[in-house]
Amino acid sequence: MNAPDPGTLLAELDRECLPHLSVNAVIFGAHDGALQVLLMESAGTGTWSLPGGYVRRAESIDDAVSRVLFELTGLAGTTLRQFHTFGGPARGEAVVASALHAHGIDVPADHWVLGRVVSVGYVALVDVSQARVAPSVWASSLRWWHLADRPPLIIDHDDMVQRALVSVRSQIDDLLIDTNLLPPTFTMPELQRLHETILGRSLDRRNFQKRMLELGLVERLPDLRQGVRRKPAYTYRWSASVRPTGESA
Amino acid sequence: MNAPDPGTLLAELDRECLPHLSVNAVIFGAHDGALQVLLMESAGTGTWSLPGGYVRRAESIDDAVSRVLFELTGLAGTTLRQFHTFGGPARGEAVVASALHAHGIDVPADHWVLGRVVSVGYVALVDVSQARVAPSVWASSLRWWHLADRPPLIIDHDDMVQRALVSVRSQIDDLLIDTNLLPPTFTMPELQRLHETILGRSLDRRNFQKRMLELGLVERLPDLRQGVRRKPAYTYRWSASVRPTGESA
DNA sequence: GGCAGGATGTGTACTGAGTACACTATGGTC
DNA sequence: GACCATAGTGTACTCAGTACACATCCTGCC
Repeated sequence: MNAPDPGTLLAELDRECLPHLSVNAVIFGAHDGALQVLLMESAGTGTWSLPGGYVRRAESIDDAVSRVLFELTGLAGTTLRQFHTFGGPARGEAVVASALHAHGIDVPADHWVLGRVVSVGYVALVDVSQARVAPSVWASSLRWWHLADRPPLIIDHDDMVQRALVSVRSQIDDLLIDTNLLPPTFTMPELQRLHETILGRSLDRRNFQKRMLELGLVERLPDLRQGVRRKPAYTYRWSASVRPTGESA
Repeated sequence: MNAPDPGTLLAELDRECLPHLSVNAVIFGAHDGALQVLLMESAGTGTWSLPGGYVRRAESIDDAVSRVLFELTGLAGTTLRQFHTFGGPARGEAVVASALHAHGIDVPADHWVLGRVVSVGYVALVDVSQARVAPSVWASSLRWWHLADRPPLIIDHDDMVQRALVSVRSQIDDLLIDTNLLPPTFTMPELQRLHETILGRSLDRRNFQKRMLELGLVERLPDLRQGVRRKPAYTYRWSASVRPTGESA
């Protein structure tokens, strides 16, 4: 699906993918203390939506969302978690039509991509700087938005963002370990700031550190983070017991 | 879908429903202190599975699972909660073939019902005595099984049961209010036994009562439950603040 | 070289939820 | 009326979470 051939794209879609089913990814990033979400703009319509795509016939939905995310953003090895499936009766996928038209793709009015689509929602936390944010076949642009400033989204994607946010906040301890939001070693204040950004509230330093250590999530390293114009901080890494076996991808 | 007409059933399915998508319901009941699960047997194969069905084109997935449950069991007004979507690449739906054959329905080998199907899982708690347990077009028999004694299930349905169980146990306070597992008024020991059955462990009476009252879930009524060969117990009902507005369906 | 500023490191006390636990009260049965 | 089974009730402990203040270290400026 790299070459946007107007004629065959739709045929390939029908042949390769499950109809009426899509996956969407709510990708959160943290930058400068603000929570961001990755959105794409449908060419032609100027409307914004979550990255998403269709599921190939021999591919699990978990694999599908990873592949789609990679195709759209270059992000790989991201831990995506399913949080909800959206299956309202008329989700208004018709906005897809103008986007496809803008690419010279004519879709019969009764084609399923314009009709009812059930979507499985996934959520992930990623490093803003590592996402190759580039337009693709399906999107004229792709960029990070501050969560609070995001434009209105198509269909029920605003609902997806809300639910995804609740989901990541409730699983933050688990989720951060698998992400590349932090370098292999990090300081406690860095970790705390990340938590604060995701949770949207400030935390007490002493309680935070105590909790991280009591939960056995991180272990202190002998090195200090030098070269900053303040007191150097200890560095930490995820402890072996929680670290994913293969480091990261 | 009430009349099992072999010729048209499959055609109707294709016309009316979304292909490659199904819903499954994990229905738990409590009886005699044991947790039960409602399973159906595919005619001809002797294999057991969760009740499930397909989603109509203009119907939300939430509505679909309610409808399917009603068609198979006569249960209505049940609160079904989505807990996970199962989308493995090869879920082995081929077992469906023999069941259909047993009904004289010939399915082309490449039809989607025999191939890859993504399934949205829902869970509910219901009163065992209120389910009309009767065979239907798709099932030669339908019955309650003690959770621990259940037969092996097709495809990934065992996984569904496991996840559903985790889900109901974590939401038990919420879920019980909407069910008809208890009469409009009930005693504290009755409520406790129900919790114990679902959680699969015993609870301390004093702590249990304190918690229910502190959470404001129930309110005590002036009446006592008489006519039993022991000390009469106070009766309770769900407090107005948690009770669903329309009583029950 | 000394001092001010800013961020880091640390421990104790309080609160609330959950848990462990024993005795009294009541009604029915024999 | 004695026995039995079950229901009603309160206190003490533990753990997690939260509130909170002061000493330390480095940098940069004077």
